[in-house]
Parts: sequence; C-alpha cells; structure tokens
Amino acid sequence: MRYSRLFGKTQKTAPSDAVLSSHKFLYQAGFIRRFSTGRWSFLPLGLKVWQKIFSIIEKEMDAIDAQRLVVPFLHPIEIWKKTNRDQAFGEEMLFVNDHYDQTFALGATAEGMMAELVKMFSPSYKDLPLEIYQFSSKFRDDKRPRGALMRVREFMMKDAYSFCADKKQFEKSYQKFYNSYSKLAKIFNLKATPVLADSGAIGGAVSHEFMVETEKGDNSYFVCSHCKKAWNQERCPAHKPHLNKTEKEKPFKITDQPQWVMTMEDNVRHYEEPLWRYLKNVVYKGSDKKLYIASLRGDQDVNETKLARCLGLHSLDPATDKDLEKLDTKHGYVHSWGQKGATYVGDIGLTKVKNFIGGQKEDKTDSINVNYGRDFEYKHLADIVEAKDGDTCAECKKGNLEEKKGIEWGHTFNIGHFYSKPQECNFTNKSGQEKPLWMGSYGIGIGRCLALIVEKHHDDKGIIWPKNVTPYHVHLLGLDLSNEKVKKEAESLYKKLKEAGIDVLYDDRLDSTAGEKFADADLIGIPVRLLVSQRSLKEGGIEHKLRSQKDSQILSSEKILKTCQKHYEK
RNA sequence: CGGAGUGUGGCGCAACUGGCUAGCGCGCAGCGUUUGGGACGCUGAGGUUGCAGGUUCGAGUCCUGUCACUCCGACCA
Repeated sequence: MRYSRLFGKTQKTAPSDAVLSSHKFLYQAGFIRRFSTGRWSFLPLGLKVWQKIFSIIEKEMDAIDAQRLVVPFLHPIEIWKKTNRDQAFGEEMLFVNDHYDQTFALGATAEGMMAELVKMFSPSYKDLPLEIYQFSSKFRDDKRPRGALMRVREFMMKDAYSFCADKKQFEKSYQKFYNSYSKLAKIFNLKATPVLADSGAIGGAVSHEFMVETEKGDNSYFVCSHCKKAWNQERCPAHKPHLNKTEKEKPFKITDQPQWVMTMEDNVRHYEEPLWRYLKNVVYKGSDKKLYIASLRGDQDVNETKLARCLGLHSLDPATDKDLEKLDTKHGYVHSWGQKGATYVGDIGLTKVKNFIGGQKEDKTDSINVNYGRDFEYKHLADIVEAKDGDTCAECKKGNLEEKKGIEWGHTFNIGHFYSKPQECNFTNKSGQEKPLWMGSYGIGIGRCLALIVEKHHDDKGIIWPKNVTPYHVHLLGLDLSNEKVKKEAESLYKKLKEAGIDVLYDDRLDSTAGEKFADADLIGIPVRLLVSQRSLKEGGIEHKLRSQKDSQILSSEKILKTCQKHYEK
C-alpha cells in the first residue's frame, strides 16, 4: 500500500482526553476514530491488525476442534426472559422493535441463543461434548465506557460455548479452553493471569478472568506470593486468624461511654485498643427491598458482592437514613443483635476474636467483653469482607496477597445448568432419559485485545507491533524521491517485496520531509523499516532497521528480500 | 446512577471584569525554496462559538433548560 493513498492520516497532537497509551497512539497513528462514547471505527490500518487478531483466535479455536457458526444478533426477548437475564443485564441491554412490534434484544452475550440452537437438534450423549463458537458484535449499553477500545458499547467478540453431559465431561472441556486461552495470551505477547472470579450477569458459578496487569486497569485482583493463586476482589477469600486466642472470655458488661465516641476512630481514641477489637455494623437494602445488617470486625470492610452472593441477591445498596428509621435506630447506633425488621449476616472473623467492644451503643453506654456464640449468634455466617493488600493468603496461609491492577483480556465461565434447566436444553443419556446439558462459555474481545497489545508494546514515540499482528510486514520509506535514480530503486523494491508476498507500506510522499516520515514510521510501529535514499544508495543499498532497536544496517537489494522473509519466518 | 468538569474550523488551544470584522498553532489547498529525525516563505479555503430560550443597546462571555463528551466513584465482560 502506498502511504500517499492510505485512508487515515497520522496526527501530531494527541487527543486531549486520552488516558491510556493505546488510546493516544491508535488515534494519532490513524487506526481508530470515535463516533460516540464507546463506539469506534477501525480505519484501514486498525482493521488490518484487528483482522490478524481475529484470524489467530479463529485458528486456535479450529485447532481445538471448536466449530464456528453464527446466530443473529437480534435475539427474541423471550429467550432472555427465560433466565431473567434481561433483568440481570438490566439497563445495559438495548432493545429494538420490528414493524409487528415484536421486541428483540441486541445481543449482549449469546448463552441463551446457543442453548436454543443446540436444543433444535435434540442431542444424544453420543454428540457430546459439543463445542461451538462464533464471532459476533456485542451490544452493551455500558454506563461508563472508558479508555477508548478498553471498555466500549459495541464490540466484536469471539464467544465459544461448550455443552457437556455432566460435570466431569465439562471439566475436561473447560480445561481445554482454559489452556487454549493461556496459549492465545502468549501468542499475543500478553502476560495473562487466570484469576478466580465471579460470573456476574452471565450466570453460573465459577469463572476465570484472564487479567493483563496494567497500572491504569480498572479491575483489581490479588495474587498470593507463595502459592501464586489469584482471585479478583469479589472472590478473594479474606484470611481471618485468631487474634487473641489465649485471652480468657470476660463477663459481658454494659459500660459508660462518653457521648463523643461515634466512629471506629473515636473508639480507638477512647479505649486505646486496636481496630479489630470493635464490633461494626453496616446496614444494606437488598434488591429484594429487605434490610440486612452486616456485622464484622472494626478493621475490615464489607464486600457488597460477597454479601449479596451469600444472600442470593442481585445487588445491595447502602441503607438510607429513612431505612434506619424503620429499624428504629440511626447512623452509628445500630446494634449487633436485636434490631427488628432486618436480617443479620455475620462475618466469620467474628468467631476469631474474644471480648469485643461495642455492639449495643446507646447515647452514654455501650457493651464490652462481647463474645460471638455466647452473647449473640447469627443464622448467616460467611466471608463477607474485602481482602486487602498484604493480608495473609487464606488458601495456603503462607504467602501474602499482593493487590494488582489489570484489564480483563478473556473470561471463561462454568455456567452449569443455569441456562439449560430453564430453557430445557437437554440431551438423551445412555438409558434414554433427558438430562440438562452442562454448559460453559468463553469470551475474548477483539478490540480490547488489540488495545492491550498496544498498551504493552509501545515506547514514547509510538507503537511497536509484535510481528504476528503488525498491520504491514515492512514499512518502506523513500527519501529524495525527486531524484530519478532513488525513485526507481524505491519503486522497484516496493514491487519486489509485494511479489515476494511481503506486506509493505510504502511511504512514497513527495511533499514530506525525512523527519516527518521517520516520526510517522515510529508512531505506526511496523516492526521492520526499510529506507531508500541518495545516502543509502551511496553506501551500497538499502537501510534496514527494526522498530524495537536503535541500530540500522545497509543491505544490498538482493539481501533485503531474504532478511525480511527471515524476520517473518515461524 | 452519584460527584466533578468541559463544549469555540478536522486536531490542540486563546478571546481580561459582557464591547469593534471571533484569533493563534498544527493540519488542508496552491506556488516557490528545502529534504537523514515532525523545515521555511508567500497566498488561500474552512466558524451561525453544541442546541433552545432568556437578560441586555450589545452575549463566545451572564442566567435557565437541554444535549454531547471527559474524569472520579458505583457497576460490569
């Protein structure tokens, strides 16, 4: 391709709102343009890379014998309603009506559709496991898209689905995709950590997020320094050691307490005991409109997702002052027991401390020497608190948790019977009975993958594409093109490269200076740069330079072809 | 959805407390000189200042509404 004909020019100035390098460079180099928040066009250079990522994923899916197909992206709304997914995705879903006033959902994910599709063939156990996938646009009306391609409202996704007879067969299939994802991340030159995560609106139980560590990532996750296990914030078990095991239980007592003691910090000032010594109560209103009191140690914080999960709720909101009035209490005065009209949920940490302070605050008194199991007890006791950076790992109890920031590159889900039961997506087993299929789903976003590669492969001048996803193999710069001899040499090299099957971007501009061409080449980031100029010809040929290295060398035109081909071998 | 902020040629910005024909740089078009790290000169095109309303002799500037966009948070793959 001649640069002079390329649609999409480079730009000197960065967009003022770019936070991520990928946003800045992809924009400046002319790979992408925005139409509205979270909706982007890929220009010719951008689409070249996009296409390569697409093909690599497709090849890998084929390699593990997943079969490609496609379902419509207008989904009959009834399919979503069967699993209440229309509500779980809630405001993130988009809908359209046709001229019969039938409502369709724009595909946000396709588990439901795939289950319906499989059902059409009444599969037998002999057909299992069945592994299918598609590439299709996903529509999610995200409330806050960000980071250009990182979080968008419309994107191409490779989504794969497995249908298995039982858990055992499923685990094998899951492992296959899991391994495949680890392999793909490596192919894309991304270091992805599989992180145990929550399934969220997709439904189901366990999932792995493949996280790529990035300082500006919007997800945090924890990795244990010893056992190397990793969890995201919502899944990470919080370690709760016994803090004062040898202490003797003292008799429960109501004691005088000055009125100014309101917060945890006030408690520390007054009693001069560490934070973990106090009882803390936080009130929430569930998506079922009921009130819940989370009871925990003063040094910990409630994790709303964990709390919602153990209560089987979609979501929780902090209680308002009005809600507290209904409980006949107010902020700072919530008791650890006896509040009518709310359900208590305790954190397991409560069982690991003796002689708590607090729990029954009144204007001038509070209780001390409070012991869980003796003075109060809850029906619900679970891990409902946030893990924190530096905590001991709850799993191996040897290492410390390190909190990291990252961006989710891919996600694998174990969704069990979540869709197959309500949608009656069954198979016939050996004894002729119908049983629900055990499902899994696996997704990678193409645009995000592209952005992540840039995020991890650039310098201060621009992108440095890994060779398997570069938009062109070589970037040929022609300087002094007004000189006939140079021009002839450059044109003939361009032709030869093309004939040899090397994808080449040829900067044939007559009205640009050398500096401009160099700067553009660095920005666009094609791994190999060739240069023909009066000087290079005088020195005996063509200059060859790698984007990732500083030095260049002069090669004869005979050697150039081979060197370029060799660079892209394997 | 809560908080903060911004809307002025394609991009980045300016226009002090309301005041003349809304400027500058980049980019774009033409001509010429240049050509190994974003060159220079001259000429030119491109704007109902996001939109609607209001206050005023006069609004890019003040007020109200609305829309769009960005950032932080909540949420989410």
